[in-house]
Amino acid sequence: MFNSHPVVFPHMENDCCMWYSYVVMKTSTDKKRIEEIFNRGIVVKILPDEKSFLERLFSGERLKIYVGADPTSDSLHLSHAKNYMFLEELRQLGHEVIILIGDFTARIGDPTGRMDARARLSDAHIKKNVAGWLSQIKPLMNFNDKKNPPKIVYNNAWLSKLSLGDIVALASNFTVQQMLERDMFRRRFYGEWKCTNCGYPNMFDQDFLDKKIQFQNCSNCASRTPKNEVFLQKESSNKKPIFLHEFLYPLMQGYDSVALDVDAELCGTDQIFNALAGRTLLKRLKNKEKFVIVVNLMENPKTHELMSKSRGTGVFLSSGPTEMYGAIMAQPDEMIEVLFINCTRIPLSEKDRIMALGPRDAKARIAREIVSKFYGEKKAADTEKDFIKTFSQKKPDKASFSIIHATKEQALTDFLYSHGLASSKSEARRLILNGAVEIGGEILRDPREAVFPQKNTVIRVGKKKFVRVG
RNA sequence: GCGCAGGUGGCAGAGCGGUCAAUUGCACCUGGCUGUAGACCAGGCGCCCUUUGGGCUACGGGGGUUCGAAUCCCUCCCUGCGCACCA
Repeated sequence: MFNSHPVVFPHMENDCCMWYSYVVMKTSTDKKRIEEIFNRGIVVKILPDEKSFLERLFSGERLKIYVGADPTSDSLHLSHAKNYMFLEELRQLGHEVIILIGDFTARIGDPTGRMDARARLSDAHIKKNVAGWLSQIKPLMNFNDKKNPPKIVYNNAWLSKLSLGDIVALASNFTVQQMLERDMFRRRFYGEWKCTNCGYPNMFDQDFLDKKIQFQNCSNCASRTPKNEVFLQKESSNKKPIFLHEFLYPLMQGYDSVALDVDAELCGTDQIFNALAGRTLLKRLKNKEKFVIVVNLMENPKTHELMSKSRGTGVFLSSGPTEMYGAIMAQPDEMIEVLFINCTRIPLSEKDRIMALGPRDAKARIAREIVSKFYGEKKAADTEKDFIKTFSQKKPDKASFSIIHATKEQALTDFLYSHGLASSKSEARRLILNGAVEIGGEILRDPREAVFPQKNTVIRVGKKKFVRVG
């Protein structure tokens, strides 16, 4: 049927290789600087091997390096930011860096880290997200460097042009078995078994599935569970669908590398599989070695949780300074070191000194550093002062609150709802009954109470929301 | 194509004709204690209202039976497993 020879698509040469370096740029081979960048703890490993990558770096050759991300939400958070910060450092060394926006791949959905297929996004939605992203990336990279600006590209430009024939040819470079090697696919394909001791959901060992061994070891508590107990659990109910288009995702992301004709890709540990698919394709289609620079995910070292919107643990780049500072202060203590390494460029030599300040103050130091990256040092210092006044001394400074306008007398629930201080009137009611609403220093507990706060009255809703009547 | 098992709130997972806006766990929100951290304690967690009460919308979609359906029937869609098919 289909032959399995790798195919080079003819249109690729014209459409996708437009990033020539017209100016021969000098790249820095400053050993100290390069070591500082790569030894900070951000980079986990470099594939296929670190040594040959460093050789290329030190050779003074200008490398083309990219990082890709799908615009699946309207706001980036710190774990994205740290990738762009790292990319900026490579750019400053003189390398050609590319920010890839996965506007095409966002429509498909990356199966990484998901037990369920992700919902697809509409074009309009994606467009909106992209716009937000670009403004959030701006403070992190120097787009004004005329000699070596970071480039922004969209993978819709080439992925949307692939024909079914092209896709089939691309797919012929991989086997289903290779795809099934991914954790998430394995979990969904074989299902998971829950440890009878600790309840941790485990993958099945291949040896177990092949019936070579009669027991499973829990990867969490290491207790050994015999076969019959593993299969006592509902056999099929925990198997989840794997949709065909999810297999296509690594191909598409891989093809990005081909289209961009890059020397290296920067990616998180969760993206290694996809990045390696790109390495395979680049090797087969263009006989080119692509390096994969794997960077840390900013996960909680204790719980291994990632920053998450739904858990309210994210620090979003769309936030204003006050909100951003607060979000960092609300991070679990275990995250302090992670934040220090990834999101600040305070020299490593100062780490111990800062950690010795104690969790709260170390976090504050880092929060100020990060906020100043986005809003400048002065704003960050002001934000810190406000924070201390508002939360440590519990004497909020009116001037820093956002302003709402009270125009008429309203029932308290209606007031909160209409000014966006509660997402519904029921929500408003709950907050009031919980004693979370304070107007002018007085906690109001009657949802029906009519209010018409005067100018300059401070209104607090919950611990974090403060507004002032203007 | 056939057979079997399923589709319930952000997730997991009960319920199997009225007492179900739906047990429970996780997540989340609020209050207390704190450092806007964690742990712990208490309360909450669809929407709306004239709120010890009332209304509306919801258990994959549509239709039906019934005074009454998440629960029964029909039909469509979707998922898993098995069988068949494997040119």
